[in-house]
Amino acid sequence: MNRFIVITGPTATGKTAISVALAKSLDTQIISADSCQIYKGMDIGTAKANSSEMQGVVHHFIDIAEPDEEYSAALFKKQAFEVIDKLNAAGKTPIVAGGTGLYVNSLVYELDFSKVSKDSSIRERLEKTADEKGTLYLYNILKDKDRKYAEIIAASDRRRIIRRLEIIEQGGSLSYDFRKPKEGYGILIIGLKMPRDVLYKRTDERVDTMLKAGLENEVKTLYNHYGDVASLKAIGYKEFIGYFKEEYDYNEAVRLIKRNTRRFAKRQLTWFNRDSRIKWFDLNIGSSAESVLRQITEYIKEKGF
RNA sequence: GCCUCGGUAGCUCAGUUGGUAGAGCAAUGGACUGAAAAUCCAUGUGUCGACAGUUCGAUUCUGUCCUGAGGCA
Repeated sequence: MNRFIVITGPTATGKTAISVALAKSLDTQIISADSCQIYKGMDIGTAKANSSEMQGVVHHFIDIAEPDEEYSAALFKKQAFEVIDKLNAAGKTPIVAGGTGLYVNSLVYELDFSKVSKDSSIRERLEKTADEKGTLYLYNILKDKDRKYAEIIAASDRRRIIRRLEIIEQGGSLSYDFRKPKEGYGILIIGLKMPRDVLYKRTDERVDTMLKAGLENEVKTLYNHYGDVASLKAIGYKEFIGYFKEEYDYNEAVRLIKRNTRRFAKRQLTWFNRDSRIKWFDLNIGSSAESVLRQITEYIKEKGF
């Protein structure tokens, strides 16, 4: 039986606690779908569960890469299905828990990520061209070569323009259908939600907790060791790095972290709202985590998982 | 009690020589295929403190009141 359960939703809704409790009651393991928690040393800023919070439940895809290592959604997809298949073979239904939309979608939709992987030399060359001649110049080239995709994205979306040209130059295949549900697996997707004002209050409080726990030091240590690497563009990290570079003061760094966390949560909601398969559970002020957990457990049973 | 300066978007403020208003920040909606906590697109949300007067028309002028800050007593 090929199947898995997904627990997702915006940041700070309590995915960690609920997924751990669920994993215990189902006697299974957790597959983290979080693009930042894969990095070693990025603990406080990513709200990574510590060993006592994990309660002995095995977590995959946490601390699997160094901050200067390259990782990708495509890699995640491949490795995650290996773990899912292994657990399924052992009669267990894994729980995928995390809020990185693309990582989650790589498991619940048929995303093929193209056959063509990253090519640094092509990408660097295109970056240079973009710097010199502008993003629009590259966009016009893309329009020539792949009009359909060019119309999907914005003329200023530098990153997507470059990636698409990188694929085209390598003769890669192109797909436009992003919304084909994953086949061959029974999938139950559970979303955790709360009213916007409550959510924002929680994200603010969580940032304060992170600061008290020593976020600044964590970022400093990582930045001193790795410098300007992609992983440190994560929220909570890039803002402190700006402060270290004296682009603004400490209070501004904190303000930016809180603001960017809110915006991130909003983007996550936009992303997940699109998937009508998601069964949403509301964590209001009135409803305790325990009662929501009970509802989720019931729902899972009802669906035969 | 008197004097001065304020009260306009969630916040800080600009402005309308009388024709119902706009910046920054915050916020909101959306996109998303090998960097995704990334990257990008779109959007002004308002009893202009209240009431009355003048006026074809008042957020703008006048009066009264409410309210905030400062000053004089």
